Amino acid sequence: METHSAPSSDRSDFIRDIIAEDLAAGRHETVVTRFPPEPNGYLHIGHAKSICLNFGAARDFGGRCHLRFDDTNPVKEEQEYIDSIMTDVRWLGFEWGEHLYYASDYFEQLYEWALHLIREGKAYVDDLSAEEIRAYRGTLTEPGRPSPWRDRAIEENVDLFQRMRKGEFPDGSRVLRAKIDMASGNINMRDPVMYRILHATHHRTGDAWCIYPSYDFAHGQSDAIEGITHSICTLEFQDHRPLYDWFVENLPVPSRPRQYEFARLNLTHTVLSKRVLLRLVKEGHVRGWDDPRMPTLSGIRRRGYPAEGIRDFAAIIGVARADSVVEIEMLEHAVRNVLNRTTLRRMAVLDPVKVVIDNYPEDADEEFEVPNSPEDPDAGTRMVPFSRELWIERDDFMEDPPKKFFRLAPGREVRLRSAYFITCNDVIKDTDGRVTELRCTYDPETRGGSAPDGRKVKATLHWVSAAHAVPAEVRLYDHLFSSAVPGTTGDDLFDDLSPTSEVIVRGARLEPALADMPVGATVQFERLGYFCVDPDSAPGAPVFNRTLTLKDTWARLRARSA
RNA sequence: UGGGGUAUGGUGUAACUGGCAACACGCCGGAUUCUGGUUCCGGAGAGUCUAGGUUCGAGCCCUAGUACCCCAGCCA
Repeated sequence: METHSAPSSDRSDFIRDIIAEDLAAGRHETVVTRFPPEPNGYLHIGHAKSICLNFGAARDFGGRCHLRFDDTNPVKEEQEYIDSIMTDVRWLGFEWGEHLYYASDYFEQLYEWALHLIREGKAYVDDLSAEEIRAYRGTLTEPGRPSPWRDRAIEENVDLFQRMRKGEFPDGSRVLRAKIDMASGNINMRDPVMYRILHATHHRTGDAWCIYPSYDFAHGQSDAIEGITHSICTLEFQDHRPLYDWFVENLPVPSRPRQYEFARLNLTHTVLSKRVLLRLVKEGHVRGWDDPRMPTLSGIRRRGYPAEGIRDFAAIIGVARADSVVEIEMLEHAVRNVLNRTTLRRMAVLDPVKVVIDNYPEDADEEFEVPNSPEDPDAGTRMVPFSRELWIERDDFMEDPPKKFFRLAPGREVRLRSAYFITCNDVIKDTDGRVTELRCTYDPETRGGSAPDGRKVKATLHWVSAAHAVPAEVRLYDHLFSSAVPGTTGDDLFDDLSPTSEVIVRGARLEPALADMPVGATVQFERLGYFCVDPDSAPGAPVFNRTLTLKDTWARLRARSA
């Protein structure tokens, strides 16, 4: 059974409440939503919230969700973005089937409707420049003034608009405006621009057009054409709703969609502004749009976050109309929750220190059968080689351990996972006092990891046989920004970039089973965290990304007492 | 008196539309554990922005405030 989005369905939200009520009241036979990205950038975790809402709500009520590219601005949009957006939406687990649309498919219809409005005396061609239009628009507290071209004769408007389409006028020389109310308190209603002249090649329509509709003139009508019942968008479009309604009510559109707004996602230690993300990439603070620290879906994917975890996250944060900032721990919890369940366990030593088992035969060698997952017995086992010289984690030894330190120390016995109990007898250091080697003895009776006499140890360590170890590069990732809400500390936002958001470890040692995993595969390095294979891996030279650490009580204790 | 929104533990959401403020994250403690993980118990933490009012009873209703967010692209 597929646990598609477990935490959701039992919980509703105000959008689903509205849909349920509309369906119950018979206002619609079936719900139709849409996810309408502009193909001018990469999708990020904020979009994921919207995708889960639109596709999720439609699915919950047996309706459908369209994928529609809002491609009304040829100077910003590219096919590359269309491809990446489709990849990301599918990766998230949603499918639009045959319902793939482009606002640009409606250009001809939109043009006809513009003419309709002109003939009704509800739209006019304005010769004012962009600056003049701005000046005439007034301010937040002062009403605007009518353009001198506002009362042009209908026939003249028709003629001019047709000639705009034919390309008789240069960019910026004229626009088509809706004739609504220059004194409205809502600035969107002060004769908004419907069409602008743009002699630009569109990624889909090529040079067929040199006038392009604005968002406001395209969106609602596109919804109406597709029979969208619930047009869900973010809060900043609230002020546009009266305009959305005005167009739909003044045009002979085939259906009557309604717009509803919800609060966009904000995440601690993260920035979701397109401008800032672009700067991160352009200025080289990250490896690119798919850098594992980026909140883009491609970055998150490369980081190893599973789509199911993102869907669960969207379900637990809910949907509301109040601005909010979600703690990134919520996301991390959702991701760990999935990874704990789905991931295979392996052993890897990131910061190795040598252990020599003095009483283990010099040239001997053996293998242990180690379970792949404590969460899932069906995951089976794999064989892990063992020998006289091993690597363990430097953090797992302390020469002078404090009270609560349970791991290896002089004279102390611990378990090597699934192998033997070992006791540390001697510590060898270099001239700087740095530990280079631990001389230990093992108890042959404890083969497999438990003592026949029933004695216990307080710690189990992960290890890798030195002779069989696979060297690897491991990239440790952490929050990109140090402060919870970047940019509120006053200084430049980029001063807040965490210097340890990426720490590269070159001398990691892996158990052999980790040698040839496919790119993208995720495993748990026992006691350390979840890691996935980065595309930078080469045969014999794997590169792993740390997706997330495991929760670490010891680290917390240490930090508390520090 | 420009317009439009929003206020519930530290954080994100609930509260059958007037009936003991709940869930999750996080935090603290304990049990279990061959991962200081997982799991399992238990706990602290808000009286719902403020002040009035209606009511047997208000987070939900009324009045007056306060704070914060969005809007002056030929971007979406």
